[in-house]
Amino acid sequence: MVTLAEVARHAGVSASTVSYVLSGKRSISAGTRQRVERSIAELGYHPNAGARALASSRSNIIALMIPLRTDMYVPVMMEIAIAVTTRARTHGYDVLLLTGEEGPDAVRRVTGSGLADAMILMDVELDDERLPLLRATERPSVLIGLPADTTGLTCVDLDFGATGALCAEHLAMLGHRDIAVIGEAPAVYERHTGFAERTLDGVRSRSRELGLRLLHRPCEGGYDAMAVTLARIFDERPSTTGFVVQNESAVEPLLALLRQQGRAVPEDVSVVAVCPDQVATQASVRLTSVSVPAQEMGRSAVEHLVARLNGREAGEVDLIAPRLTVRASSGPAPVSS
Amino acid sequence: MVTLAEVARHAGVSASTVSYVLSGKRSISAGTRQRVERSIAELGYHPNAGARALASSRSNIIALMIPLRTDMYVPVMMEIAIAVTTRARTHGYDVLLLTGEEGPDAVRRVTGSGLADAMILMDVELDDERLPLLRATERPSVLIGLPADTTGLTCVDLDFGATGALCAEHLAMLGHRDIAVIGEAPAVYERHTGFAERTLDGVRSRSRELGLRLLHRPCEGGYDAMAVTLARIFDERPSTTGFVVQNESAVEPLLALLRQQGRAVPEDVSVVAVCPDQVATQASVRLTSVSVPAQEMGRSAVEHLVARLNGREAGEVDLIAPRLTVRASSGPAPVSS
DNA sequence: CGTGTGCATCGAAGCGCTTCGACGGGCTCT
DNA sequence: AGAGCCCGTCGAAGCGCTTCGATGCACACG
Repeated sequence: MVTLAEVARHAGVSASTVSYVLSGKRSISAGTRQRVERSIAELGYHPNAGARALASSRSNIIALMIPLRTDMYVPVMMEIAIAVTTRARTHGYDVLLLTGEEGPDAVRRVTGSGLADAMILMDVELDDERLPLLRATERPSVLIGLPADTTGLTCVDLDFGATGALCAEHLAMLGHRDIAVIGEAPAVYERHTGFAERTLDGVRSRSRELGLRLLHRPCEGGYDAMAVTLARIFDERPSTTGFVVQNESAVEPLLALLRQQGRAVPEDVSVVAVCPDQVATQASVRLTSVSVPAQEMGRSAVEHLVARLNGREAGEVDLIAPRLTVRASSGPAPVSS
Repeated sequence: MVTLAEVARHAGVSASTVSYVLSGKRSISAGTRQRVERSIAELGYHPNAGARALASSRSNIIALMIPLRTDMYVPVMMEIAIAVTTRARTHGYDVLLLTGEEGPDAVRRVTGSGLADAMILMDVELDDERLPLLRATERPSVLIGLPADTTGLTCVDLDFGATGALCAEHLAMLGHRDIAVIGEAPAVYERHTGFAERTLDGVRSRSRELGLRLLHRPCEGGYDAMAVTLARIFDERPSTTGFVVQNESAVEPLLALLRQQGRAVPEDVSVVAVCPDQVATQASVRLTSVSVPAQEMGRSAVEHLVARLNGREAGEVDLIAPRLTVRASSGPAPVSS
């Protein structure tokens, strides 16, 4: 491995000069800079990450904690992870991937060892046990998601409350009076991952204002679970004509079942999904949807973090306004017979 | 931050003794060990990652390079990434996430800077430009995927050739004579990501042996692309009754279209998919499938890597045997009229 | 009883970098 | 012309750890 010292010797300058060329923290004459840069290129020098981290107490690494489960929201997670990684690179940071498995210990380990300068946490629960640690540490962090108490924390998330409201409005505007929310799996509610509840609250309160009647059913993904759920909904309220679906893996089963029961989408029943655009456009019916802006969330999280690392800005909550795209799965409510 | 020296002072021993307690590289008396361990716990000591990396020239980090695209095989990628991360942790390694974006430069940067001790590459093309770099460096690496020339490389992958053969056999056994492969998007073939071609070759050669007639059509995901592809298939060979689908995002559209055309699955048409079990069981028809063993691949890659890092084992190719699970989407070929 | 052996521990030398203070030489200003 | 300044560069200290000899000690052996 080529070292700084070798580059310095090759360029005929001292080690510190090379370091300053690299960091730009002191002015260097144009001539010297060029000589050093040429030496770096010729020798194929790469600064040693460990030495740099030790000397500067900055690792230039951001830790990203993703949920361990692969049962939910996979495309969203993946998109966020990729967006975080590419955006972090533009600021000179690399991304360390952590799974939720280690839980709070991972936070301790990473902050304690200086492995990462900062962290981004996904899949935040309302009363997440990692939060006290984050508040206690010096290291900046950003949550993707919204816990119950956000004091002292920076959070980025889709405004799921407004999302729910938007879905309700859209269906109301089309003349639907009886709607149903097909939610995430019961486990998601039990874990109190806030987004599902916030969506529901949004739908609920707007529905009340608009005079819609609302049913809510959590639902595991898959065909069988969806069949049961759907049967219960139509059983309880046969007049239901509008659906809001938050669970990605329930979308296709829902469409298939409706088709099978002879209910046409969007002529008889309208469906609004909360999912990434990609999912909405690849479904068997192009879905009217509120997109989950995964990339934007990832990028925004990195920007907040980098700002904090550079000494700017305090904790705040950054809720992204939802946008609804009308596609082929929603239309005017059928004229009641 | 607590340092080794502080722990040493607290425990009344020298720094090197603490280090040896931590690493176990020299024998330490039981009493001393306990005293040191108590001090570590009391002070909440975490070894500094940078210092450790510098002194030992080992970062205990494995780099994982994932494809930048989120257009293909997302659940598989995600599952692999998670499996790699959790498995790596059991060996004391963390995982650094890299996207393909930087290309070969990422390999140079990471190996050159000592940021990672080893790397795992996904989405390997037949003639990948990163391969020469991997062969040239001292650092161990494992490919998930199979390039054209594997000399000097360690590779882990599903045996896609055997997978294709297995699909053909299954359909043949059920009495189908005319089958079609609905492949990945044309772009995947153009990039020469080997797996798609290997699957096709497998289906093709086994079909020939078994006397099946075969059509192959690449297909973008989504409903529209699938509609066009399917129309062309039935146009060219109306007697087609068996499908092998490799493109996840084509599965639901295919099922929806078949339904819409009044072709029942599995009574009229059989479908065999190559996808993770989770996708197969959550589809609107439970799919007969060859599972892509994402977790196993991830775990296996880590094991190979750790073995190499510990000085064992040279390069080799580890192809995982495919397993076909019969579910509800395949059945006896219809009696020809 | 002297010597050899092995165990438990210590001290010190780095690992490759950043950063601070110092220094010399050209300016500008008066 | 001398004082003061800034610019560009250097040397050295030190970041927190690992690791290699060296050391001291207890024990067994002949």
